[in-house]
Amino acid sequence: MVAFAGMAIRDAKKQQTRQALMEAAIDQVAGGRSFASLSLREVTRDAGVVPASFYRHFRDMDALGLALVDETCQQLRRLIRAARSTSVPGDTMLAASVGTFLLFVQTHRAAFQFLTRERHGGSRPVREAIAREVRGFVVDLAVDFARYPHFGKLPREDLEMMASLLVNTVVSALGELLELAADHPDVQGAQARKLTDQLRVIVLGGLAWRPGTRLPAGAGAMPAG
Amino acid sequence: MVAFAGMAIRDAKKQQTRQALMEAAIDQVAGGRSFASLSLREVTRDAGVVPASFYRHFRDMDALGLALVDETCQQLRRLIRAARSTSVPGDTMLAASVGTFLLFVQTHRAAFQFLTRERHGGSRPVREAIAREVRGFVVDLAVDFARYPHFGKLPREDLEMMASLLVNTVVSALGELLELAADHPDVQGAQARKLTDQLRVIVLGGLAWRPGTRLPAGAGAMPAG
DNA sequence: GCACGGTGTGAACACTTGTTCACTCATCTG
DNA sequence: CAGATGAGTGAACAAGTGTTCACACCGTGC
Repeated sequence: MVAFAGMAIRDAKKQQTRQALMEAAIDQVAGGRSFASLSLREVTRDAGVVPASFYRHFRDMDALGLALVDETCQQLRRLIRAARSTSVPGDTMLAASVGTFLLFVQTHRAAFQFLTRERHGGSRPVREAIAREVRGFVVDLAVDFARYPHFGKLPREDLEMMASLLVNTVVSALGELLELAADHPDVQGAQARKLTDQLRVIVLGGLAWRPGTRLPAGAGAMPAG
Repeated sequence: MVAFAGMAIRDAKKQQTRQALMEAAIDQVAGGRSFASLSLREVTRDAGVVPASFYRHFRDMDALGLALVDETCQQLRRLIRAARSTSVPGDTMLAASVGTFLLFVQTHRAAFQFLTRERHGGSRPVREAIAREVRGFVVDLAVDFARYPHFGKLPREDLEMMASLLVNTVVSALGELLELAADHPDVQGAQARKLTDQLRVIVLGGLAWRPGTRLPAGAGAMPAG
C-alpha cells in the first residue's frame, strides 16, 4: 500500500473506468441532458460497467458532478495560465485571444457544455464550485489589468468590477456559441466578431473610466433596465 | 362549450389547480432543484392533486416547463414595457433603472430563479424559448438606443451588439444576485452598485465607439482571453 | 508462490416513476 | 330539471431507480 512504483496496473485500470464514468456523464450532458436528471444506472450503463461498480469511484452522483467541475476547470486553467504569460497589450492581441479561446472551446466542447449547463442549473455544491472558479479568473484578470498604464491607477475594486464585466461577457458569448450547431463556421465567425467588438467596447469604456465616474447629462443614455 | 359568460366556476377551478401545479414546480426550482429532475408525481403531490389530474392540464412535464417560461417572461415583459415608456437619458435614470429592476427581481424571486436556472440548464425547447425572449429584449433595447444622439448614427448591427452586451451584463448580475441570501441588503446593495458601474462602463465605451473601431496601440489592453 | 486487498460482477431489495383506466360528482347546457 | 361534460379520484401496471450483498477474479506485497 505504501510502495512507490507499485499499484501500476491496478491503479491504471481503476483510473480508466473512473474516466469512463466521467466521460459517460459529460457526454450525456453535452448531448442535451441536465446532469441532475442523469441516473446512476444510466451513467454506469454508458460506461460499460455494472451499477455497483460506481461506488468504487464516487460516493454518489453529486461527487461525480464535483469531480467533473474539477477536471473541466483544470483544463480551462491551463489555457488561461498559458495565455496570461504571453500578454501583450493591443487590439491585435485582443482579437487573437478571442480566436484562440473560441478554438479551445471547440476542441473541448463537451466540457464547456457541462460547465455552462451546470453553472446555474446544477446542484448547490456544483454551482458554488463553478462560481469559485469564475471568481478566481476575475481576480487574476484584475491583477493583469493593473499592469497597464491607465488601469494601474484605478483602485482594485474598479478593476475587479471591469474584470467581472469582461469575464461575464465572454461567458455569455460562450453560452450563445454552444447553442449553435458545431459545424457552422460562418455563424461562429459572426459570433467571434461580435464578442471581439463587445470586448473592445468594454476596454474603451474602461479607458474613459475614472473612480466615481457618472455619465454625461445629455449625451447618450440607457433607456430600459 | 361556445357560451361566453358560461364556464365560470368550472373554468376558474381548473385555472386554480393549473396555477397550483405551476407554483409547485417553480417553488421546487427556486428551492434549488433543477426542473429536469422534478418528477410529475412530485409536482402533483406538492400541488395537492392526484398524478392523473396532471394530464388534464399538461401533456407532459416539458409542456409545464414551456408554460412556466411563458408566464414568467410575460411578467418580465410587463416591467420592461413600463420602463421603456418612461425613458429619459442620463446617469440618474440608469441608476434608478437598476434599482427598480433589482426590486422587481426580489418580488419575483422564484420566477427569475426559474429563468436563470433553465436558461442554459433546461431542455432544448425551454432553452430556445428563453433565448427567444432574451433576443427580443436585445432588439427592443437596440431600437431604444437609436433614439439617442450619438447612437442614432451607428448601424443597427452595432447597436444590437451593444444592447446584447448590456442585457448579458444584467443577466449575469442577476445570476450572481440570486445566489446570495434573500435577506442581506448590504451585499445586495454592493451588487447593485457594481452592476450600475458596469453599465456605466458599457455606455462610456459605446459613446467612444465608431463603426470599425480598433483599440489604441499602447494605451490599455486586455491580457487574458 | 501464496495470501491479501480491492475492482468488477450479478442478483436481490424496496421504492419511485409515468401512464392507463373506470369511476365520482360538481358544473354547465339545453 | 335532466342529461351531458369534464376535472379530480384511487387503484393498478410495467419499468426504472439507488443501494446492498456475497462472490469471482487478478494484480500486489510479503
